[in-house]
Amino acid sequence: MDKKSTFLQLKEKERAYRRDLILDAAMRLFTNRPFHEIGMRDIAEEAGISPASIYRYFTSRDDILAEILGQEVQEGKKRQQERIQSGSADLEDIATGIVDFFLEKESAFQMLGHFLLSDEVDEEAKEKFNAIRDYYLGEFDTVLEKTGQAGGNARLFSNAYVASLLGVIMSFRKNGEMPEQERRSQLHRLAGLTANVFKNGLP
Amino acid sequence: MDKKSTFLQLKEKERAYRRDLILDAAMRLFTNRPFHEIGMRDIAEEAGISPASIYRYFTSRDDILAEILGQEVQEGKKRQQERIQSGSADLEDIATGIVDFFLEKESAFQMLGHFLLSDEVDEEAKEKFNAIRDYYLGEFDTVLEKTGQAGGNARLFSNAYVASLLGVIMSFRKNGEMPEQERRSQLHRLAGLTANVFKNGLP
DNA sequence: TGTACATCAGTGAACGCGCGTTCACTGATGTAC
DNA sequence: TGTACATCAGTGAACGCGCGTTCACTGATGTAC
Repeated sequence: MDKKSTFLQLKEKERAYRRDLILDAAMRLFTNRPFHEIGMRDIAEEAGISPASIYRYFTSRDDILAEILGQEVQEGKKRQQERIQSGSADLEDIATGIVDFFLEKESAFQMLGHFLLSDEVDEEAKEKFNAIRDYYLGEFDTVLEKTGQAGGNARLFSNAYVASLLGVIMSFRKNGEMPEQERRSQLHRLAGLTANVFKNGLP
Repeated sequence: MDKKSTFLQLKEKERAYRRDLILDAAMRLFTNRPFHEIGMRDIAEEAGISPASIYRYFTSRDDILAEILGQEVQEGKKRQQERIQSGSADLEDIATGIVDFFLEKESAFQMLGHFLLSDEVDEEAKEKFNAIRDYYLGEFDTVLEKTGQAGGNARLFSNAYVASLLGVIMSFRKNGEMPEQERRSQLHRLAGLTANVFKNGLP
């Protein structure tokens, strides 16, 4: 009995490990190339397996995307907490952090857009995404409450704040022929203004 | 000479008219069905011509999308001006107007997302889109200046404001299983809060 | 008034490609008795 | 210790479909002389 379940546990661990290998491979690709360019065949090749094998571990491409986005959000949240603990819990610092994060993680942002805008995401992946979003917004919420920057209705406020930042990033992430450096600082200015407005603007 | 150029002018007019027929057909489809579902064949059928014919008037699908989005933006701006002239030039009223507009024009919003997020838009259409965006932001800018709600740097302020609203709409336009009506009022609350924050938040 | 030629709208059919996903199968490992 | 059977990872190849776009062509209309 005991032995049997240990065996099974080991099996499951191995399985989970292989699953992670696939995710790692996908992650590697997505950090280097734009979202639309990466297909199942690419991921399979990078992971050293056949495309068909991927479907032993994931139900669809969207499933993988949701999983990766989840990991990225985890990573982003971790950085945010570190920054806050090192003293910059100001709305403006948070804004800068989010902007820099998404400038670095181009395809994470594209995935976000994919899940928020596309009609064609399968139900299961959509639910995964919603869970991630609710989780993040919830966390953000408590951060704002702790630092007392949210006035009365914290949830509404933090939702609006995060959404606003996403909008700013979406709108000005790519902006004509502006050089890389300038675009970044323009984004910082815009996000900073937004942060300031949210900081001072509660009635 | 005179006669000749009149003939030519007539030709051009007819050509422009046919072009508009195609756009109208596309518009009809896009107001009823989601963006991704409409292909060139659908547009052709709705316009009563063959797919190949479309390419006598437009260089690509993106080209059509940009054109339609341009018309929609025109329409939106018109409504905005009417509202302002009838007395509601407040940031909050403007926000409500924009939210309602995009709730009604689902695929206009999706096109916006398409142009802002996709890597695969052809250069010509992208430029068209940029022109539309700059035009709209410029107009919005002067509105805010006139009503004096923008504080010092109007352009930055209005850019951030519009982007924030887009972010709010993008993030909460679809939200789980919430019923239509409730989602709308949630969006209104969020947009209203954002507007208020921008109204009061200038340092 | 008639003939040769240019222009251009319009088209059916096919091209071309991408790409997510599934099928039918092999081979290895563990289990039962 | 050996044999029959179950389980499951892994796979090459194909399925299936969508869909933007182009090709080679027809037919109508206008122009030149």
